[in-house]
Amino acid sequence: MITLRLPDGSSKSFPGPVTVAEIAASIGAGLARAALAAKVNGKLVDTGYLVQSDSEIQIITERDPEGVDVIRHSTAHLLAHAVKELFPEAQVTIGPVIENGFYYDFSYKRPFTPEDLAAIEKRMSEIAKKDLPVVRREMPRDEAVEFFRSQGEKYKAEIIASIPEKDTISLYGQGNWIDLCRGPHVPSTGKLKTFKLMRVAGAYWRGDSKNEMLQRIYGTAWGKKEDQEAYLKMLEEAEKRDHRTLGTQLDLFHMQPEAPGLVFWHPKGWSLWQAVEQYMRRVYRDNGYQEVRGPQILDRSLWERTGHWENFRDNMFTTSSENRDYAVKPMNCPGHILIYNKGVRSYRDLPLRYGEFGSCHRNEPSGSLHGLMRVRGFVQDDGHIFCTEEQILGECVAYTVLLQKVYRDFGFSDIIYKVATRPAKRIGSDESWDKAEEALKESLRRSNVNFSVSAGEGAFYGPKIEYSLKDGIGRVWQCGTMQVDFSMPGRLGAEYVGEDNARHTPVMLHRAIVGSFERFIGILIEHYAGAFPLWLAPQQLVVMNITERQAEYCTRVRNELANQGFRVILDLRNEKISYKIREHSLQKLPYQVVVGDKEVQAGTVAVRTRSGEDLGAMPLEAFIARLDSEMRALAKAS
RNA sequence: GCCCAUGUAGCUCAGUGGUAGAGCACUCCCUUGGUAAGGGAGAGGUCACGCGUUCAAUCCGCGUCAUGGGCACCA
Repeated sequence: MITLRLPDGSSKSFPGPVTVAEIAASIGAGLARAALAAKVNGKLVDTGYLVQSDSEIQIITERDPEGVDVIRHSTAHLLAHAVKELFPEAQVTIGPVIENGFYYDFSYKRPFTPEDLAAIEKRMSEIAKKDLPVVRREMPRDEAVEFFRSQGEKYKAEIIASIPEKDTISLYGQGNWIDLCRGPHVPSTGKLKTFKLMRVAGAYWRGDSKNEMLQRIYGTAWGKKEDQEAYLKMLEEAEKRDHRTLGTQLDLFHMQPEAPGLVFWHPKGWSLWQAVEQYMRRVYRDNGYQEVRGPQILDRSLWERTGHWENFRDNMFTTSSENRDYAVKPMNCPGHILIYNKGVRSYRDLPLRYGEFGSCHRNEPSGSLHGLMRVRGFVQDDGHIFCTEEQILGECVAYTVLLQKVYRDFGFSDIIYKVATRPAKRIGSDESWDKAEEALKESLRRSNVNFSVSAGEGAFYGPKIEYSLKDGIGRVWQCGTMQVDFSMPGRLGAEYVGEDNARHTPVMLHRAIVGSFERFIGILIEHYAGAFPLWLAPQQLVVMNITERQAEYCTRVRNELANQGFRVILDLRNEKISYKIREHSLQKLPYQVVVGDKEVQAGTVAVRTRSGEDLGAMPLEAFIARLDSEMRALAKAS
C-alpha cells in the first residue's frame, strides 16, 4: 500500500507501485493529458517514473515554471533530433535550458544558415506532430561512452567520460533518436507546440576560447502560445528602446570607425550627461567626498608597481615620448593614492574620501564592444575611501544608503545585492578577510536588504558588494560596486600615523554608484525609452508660435524660461502648429508651450505635456511654479 | 580575439555585371495655418576601404575596417 500526499493536502492510496502518469489519470483525465512531469518529494521526474513508497507528489503542467522548463529542455532535444535527421554528419554536444528558451550546440562542417534554421524548425514541427513517446532508459557509464562513440558522437562520449565511473547514465529517446540527458522530459513530442528558433551563433566547445567553435542554435519555447507572443512582443519593445537607435533618433551621440568603442557626445547627449554629472557632483559634496582629478597618462613604472603592466598590458593603451613609456590610465585608484601620499596622514584624517569623474581607457577586445554598454573610453564616478579595518562597516552602511537614494532619484526602485567573497588565490590575512567580508554583509543587513553570496567570486585583493538595478522592462544591470582592497595601498606605499605613533597601511575602498557614465546613460535611455523626466531631459521645453505675429512674445517667454535655468528651445518656423507638435513629441520633450493671438492678448502660455495632455492656458509664472515643483521632486518613474 | 551576418544620400531602406532610387530630413518658393505630417521645386551618393576577375564591378572573389547577433574577455 502506497499513500501519496497531494499539494492540496489530500491523500491518495494505491495498492502498489504506480507511475506518475497513472496517478495523474486517477485524479482526472484532464490532468492526465496536461501532465508533463512531476515533483516527487521535491525531485523533478518524468511521467513514466515509478513511485514505490509513500511520497509527496505534485503533478507538473505547463502552468508551473518547472513545466515550462521541461518543455524547453525537451524542445532542445527536439531541435537536436531534427538537426540529426536533416544533417546526419552534425554532432550533438549540449542543449540546456536558458532564460526564455534553450540552445543546442552542434559541431558541423559549415555554419547553419537562416534557411537551414527554417528547415530545421519545420522538421521539428513534423516530429512534434508525430507525437513520439519520449522514453527514458539507463546504462552504465562505460557502456554509454561506447554507445555514443559507436554512433560517431565524440563530443557526447567525451561528456559522459567525464562523469564519475560508477554512475549510471540516463538516456532519452524519441523515435530513432537518442541523447544523453538527466531529464526529466515531456511524455511525448506532441506536448511541444509553441517554440521558435531565434538565431545561430558561434560558441566555444566547453566555453573555452582555446577550443574549436561550435554552431549554437538558440530557440524560445513556451507552454502557452500567448506567452510566446508576449515574449516576442517584449523583444520588439526592447528593440525600439535600444539606446543606439534612440541615440540616433534623439541626436544624443554617435560612434564612428575612426574611434571604435569611443563616443562622440552631441549637444543633447552631453546635456543629459551634464545633468547626471552635476547631480553626482552634489552627491560627492554632500557625503564627505573631496573631488579630485588625476592625470590621464602615467609612467610605465607606476603601472609596474600596481601590477597592471604585468596583468593587463594587452588591454592598456600605451604611448611613449622622449624614451619614456606611458599608459593611458585604465583606472583612477593609483592617482588617488598618489594624492593621498603627498603629505603625512594621521589616523585623525581617516576615513578620507576622494571622488573623481575619472576618464579611463581600456583596450577591450573588439568583439566585446556594444554601443554605450561596453566601450573603450569611459568615465566613472570613481571614489576611494582610505580607512582602517574598523571603519569599513560604517563606510559600507553609509554607502548603501547613498546608492539607494541615487538609484531612486534616477527612477530605479529594484536593487539586487551580491557579496563576493574570498577566492582561492588571494592576498591578505584570513583575519582581514573575515573582518572585511563580515563588514560587507553586516552593512547590507543593517540596510535591511536581501543579498546573495557568491563564494570565491571576490577579487584577489579583497571582497566586494555588487549592486545591480532592474530597468523598466525587467533587465538587470550591475552598476554599483564596493570593493575592499588590502593590496594597492601597500604596493604604492600609502600609510598613516596611528594613535600609537607608528606607521600603518590603510585599507582602501573602491566604490562607484553609477559605474561608467556611458553605460549608465545607455541604461537611462532604455529605461525611459528616451522620454526622460524633466530634470534629465536634454531639452525640457519648447516655445512655439502659431503665426509670425507671436514671434516676439514667444522670444520673451523663451528668454524668461532660460533665465529661470530651464533648457528651452524656440521654434518660430513657418510650419503648422500640428507639424511642430508632432516633431517635438517625437523628440520627447516633456513640455510644449504654444502661443497664439489669444495667449498674447491674455498674457498667458498654453501648455501641452509630452503625453498629449492639454494643461490649458496659464500665466507664465504659474507654469514656472509648476516646473519648479517638478524639478524639486526630482526623478519620477516614466 | 573567435563564428556568422551586414555596410547604398544626414536618417530608414529599395535596387542592378553596363558608374543608382524612394520616403523623411535639408535648401528655395507658395502658404500665416490653434494641438502628432499643407503644397511645389531643388540640391545631395568614389554604393565602407584596398586588391583581384571582367571589355565593363556598387553587384562576383579575396583582404582590411566597422557595425550587429552570439562566444570568450571585462582590473
